[in-house]
Amino acid sequence: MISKKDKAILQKFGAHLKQLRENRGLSLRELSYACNIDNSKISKIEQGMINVTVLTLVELSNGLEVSAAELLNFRKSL
Amino acid sequence: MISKKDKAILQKFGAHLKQLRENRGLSLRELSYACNIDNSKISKIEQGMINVTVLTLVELSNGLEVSAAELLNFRKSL
DNA sequence: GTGGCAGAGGTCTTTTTAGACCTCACTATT
DNA sequence: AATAGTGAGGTCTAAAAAGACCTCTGCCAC
Repeated sequence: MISKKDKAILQKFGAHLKQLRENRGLSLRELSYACNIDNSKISKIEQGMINVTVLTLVELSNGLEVSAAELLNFRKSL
Repeated sequence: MISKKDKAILQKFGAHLKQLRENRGLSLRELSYACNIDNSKISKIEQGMINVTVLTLVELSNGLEVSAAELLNFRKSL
């Protein structure tokens, strides 16, 4: 029951996450190892297929060595 | 299967959310109305009983009129 | 052409959130 | 004392996340 608008938010978030990861030169598997999240799941998150929870967000931020707030620092609307 | 450490993170997040809400002089029910989230759920979130998702986070930030990043701007560890 | 690594994506089970509604105890006001 | 508002917390169903594992294709080096 994810609306089109929500889908857009998740996709923007995913794109932002991907950019942060690539900025650090990490592959999906490397980040997966760094934060104990399955690489297939990270892949889905980056594509906006998953509505991640706060704890996952915190784990990702640890793996990426950024603040959790930074992970949410993306434009939700245009 | 939420670990003790995770529980602590959720509780810190909840306390932060509560502070943001009270700073704005909003009751649970007022915030509930502002962001279309049931007040009983917000209560549970503030107590760290729920591992909120990104979309809920965004809705809360809209209701509180703060950035989503600001919601995550709390100390995860001491 | 075999092997290794990449991202994407499928499958499956268990656990949890989402969401709506309702109750209770407490407090303040009338 | 009755009423209205508060936070806390219970119940229930349906949808989704978590988590683990596996496959496929493409790329690049050996």
